[in-house]
Amino acid sequence: MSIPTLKNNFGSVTACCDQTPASNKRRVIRELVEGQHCAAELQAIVDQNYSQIGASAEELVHKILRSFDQTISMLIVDGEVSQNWDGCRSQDSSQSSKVPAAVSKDGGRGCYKRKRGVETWTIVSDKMEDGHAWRKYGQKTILNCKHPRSYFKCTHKSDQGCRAMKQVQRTEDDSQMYHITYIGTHTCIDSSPRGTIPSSNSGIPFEKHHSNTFNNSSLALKFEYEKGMTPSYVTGLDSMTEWEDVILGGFGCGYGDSVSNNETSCLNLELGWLDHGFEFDGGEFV
DNA sequence: CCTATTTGACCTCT
DNA sequence: AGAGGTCAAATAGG
Repeated sequence: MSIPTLKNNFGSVTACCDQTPASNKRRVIRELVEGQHCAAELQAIVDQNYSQIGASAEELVHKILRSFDQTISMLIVDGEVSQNWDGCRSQDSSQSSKVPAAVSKDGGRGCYKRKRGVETWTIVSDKMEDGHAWRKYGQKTILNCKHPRSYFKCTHKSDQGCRAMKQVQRTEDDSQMYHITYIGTHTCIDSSPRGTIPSSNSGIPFEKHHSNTFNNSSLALKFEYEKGMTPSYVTGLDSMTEWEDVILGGFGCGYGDSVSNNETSCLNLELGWLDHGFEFDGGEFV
């Protein structure tokens, strides 16, 4: 049985047999997260100097990030995760996004058609602002959720036809964190460049992806924590070490449990599920 | 007056 | 049938 080794441009990680499974697991995750973090920073640099660096470098960075995506997703998807996010009834956002397809007979409130294949991604942030101008068009109470979900469209939908939308919902633990789901990309003039979080959120880029890559929405969310968030961006954590502590801080928190630290409870809740996808017993990934 | 937000009704989907 | 997403009239604020 071979020892699994993960390699990327930032070095390699070997799951050594002389260490405990949990320790190996932590090291692999740590390396993956750090590598992804570095790649994200690199993408920020490329984005800022796009005119000088050019498309080839950008493409290369995307390939690196994609590689992290695939590696992590392979590890996660094999796990068995069945919980839903925060106990809420959840669904694939890319499938639930609807756009008016026709006008109903009574002249107005539309027939809606599910929008498929639209680029969606979810972040968790302590602020709703993202540098774009949004117009709220609805709010809805969601079953089993304490907080309502708000619906926003780009302000420039009418004048520029920008179809970007977002949904914002507070996390369940009463913290000041928000789940923000972006649906579609901005085509309006004041949109931010190529998928980077605007300056108000530190400008650290995050990877967009299709949520329907996953069958399980909670799994997608969890994965998005892994792939998209950098420590400072997620909860104001100061260092990669703290971020890892959040990610790896044990699995004592069961589904629906709360932990004492409100700021990280949702993260612990979600990221603890990673353990299902990593099994080093016998020296191989499950 | 114009623009943004609120909110109940309407619609699709599961 | 129920849940979630969207519309648009009513309302609020500048």
